[in-house]
Amino acid sequence: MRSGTTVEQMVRAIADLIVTGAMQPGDRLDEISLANRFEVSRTPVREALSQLCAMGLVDRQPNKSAVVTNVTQKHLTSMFEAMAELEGICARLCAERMTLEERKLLEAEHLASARLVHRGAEEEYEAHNTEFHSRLYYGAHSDHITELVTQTRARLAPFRRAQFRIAGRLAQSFAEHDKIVTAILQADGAAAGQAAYAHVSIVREASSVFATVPVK
Amino acid sequence: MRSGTTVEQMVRAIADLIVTGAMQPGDRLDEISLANRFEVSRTPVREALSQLCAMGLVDRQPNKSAVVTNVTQKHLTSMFEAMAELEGICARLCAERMTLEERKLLEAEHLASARLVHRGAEEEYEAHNTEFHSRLYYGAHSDHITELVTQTRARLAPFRRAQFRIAGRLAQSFAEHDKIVTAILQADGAAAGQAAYAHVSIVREASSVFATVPVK
DNA sequence: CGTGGATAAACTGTATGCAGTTTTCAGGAA
DNA sequence: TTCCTGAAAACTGCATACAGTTTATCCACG
Repeated sequence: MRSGTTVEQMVRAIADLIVTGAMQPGDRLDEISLANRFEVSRTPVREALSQLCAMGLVDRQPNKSAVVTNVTQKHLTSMFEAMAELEGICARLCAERMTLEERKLLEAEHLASARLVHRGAEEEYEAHNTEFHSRLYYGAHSDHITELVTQTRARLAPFRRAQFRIAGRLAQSFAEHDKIVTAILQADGAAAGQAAYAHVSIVREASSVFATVPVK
Repeated sequence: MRSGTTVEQMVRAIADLIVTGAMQPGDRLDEISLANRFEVSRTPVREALSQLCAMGLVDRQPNKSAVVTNVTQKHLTSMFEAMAELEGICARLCAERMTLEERKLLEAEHLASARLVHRGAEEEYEAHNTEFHSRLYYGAHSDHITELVTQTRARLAPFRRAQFRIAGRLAQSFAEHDKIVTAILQADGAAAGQAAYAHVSIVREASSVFATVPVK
């Protein structure tokens, strides 16, 4: 009996169905169909739906089927807005609180990605980008804020794919990161916060093409 | 069969056990005992535990009992920190975005609570206080930020009880609200944000006595 | 042709049972 | 005594079964 991971796998699989658009907002997720599809009983399906509900990907009401959450353009905008604010806070706190070692690692991570920009290595840069932002979240030394920003990032993930495909975005992203790093190394919280806020706001614009068309 | 509410009731009941201290951090919540206690089967108990996990009140690991989350002083501080930042953001956005009607309602709500301060009506003031803050959250017109701040507030609820029992806190709270309202009505986002940030920071200090002693 | 209502099908919420894992505890060796 | 070992007890994860609710269908009626 493969325990523990079964539900987790299903959560990922269903989440993928939703974020790739295979399931549209408003679509019903009935437990029996999903159970057949994944060849398990309804019990773990229900568990997975609970988690997806907590993640905000599906809505549930008593005695009704779970449905794919309809993320409106308005809500999407609001999530990017929150993201910009939260990253701004993290960067500011990083400037104030990061240990010397954390600062060095952040700078190293940042400089390492410079090569990737020249080579136009989108995939690899994406990985470094994720790592860079994670360092910002943890460098703030505030567990709950880290939690909020991580959670928001996860919910935005489906809408920020492919952002680096946009011409010149790689170099621009690096330049923006540079501003953030410089400010943090100078312990200039206000500047770091503003730079991070601006950075995310730009990603928002670059991602706005992925806006969900309101369904029904 | 009373459906839908059964699990919800259990979630509230168990949450109460945790926040009142009847269950200590680290205590195991085994499904069978809870099932007997609430006279239901394990299935709804598991559902309730999932939700409590999503709320951050309990921790779960595969094949192990759920345990009451150990909220350390560090994490508690971090939650208040996040709350101050988030309320600051809300107040700033309120100053920028509230409709004329929302501004009037906020002011009316605030003025109505003035009487309660004189009478020292702690209970009633508490209700008005909650309403006041809710108006700030919704007045920001940013669904996701509203969601984050509401969620954080819920998790802090157990630790901010009785804050108004502290002598003079009622009048001080009102004065702080006054600063926030004045700034919002003047559409001064920066001042509103700072006032709200300071307001929450003070509550944090007033509540620090409720710090959880790390348990094992 | 459209509408309302009753009946049937489909589906959700909960209970129970079994398989596998973790925890506990007793007994023996160092 | 303390530490390991192993078997039993306790518990979790999942499957299945049943009761109750919602949704879909169909037929009568306007």
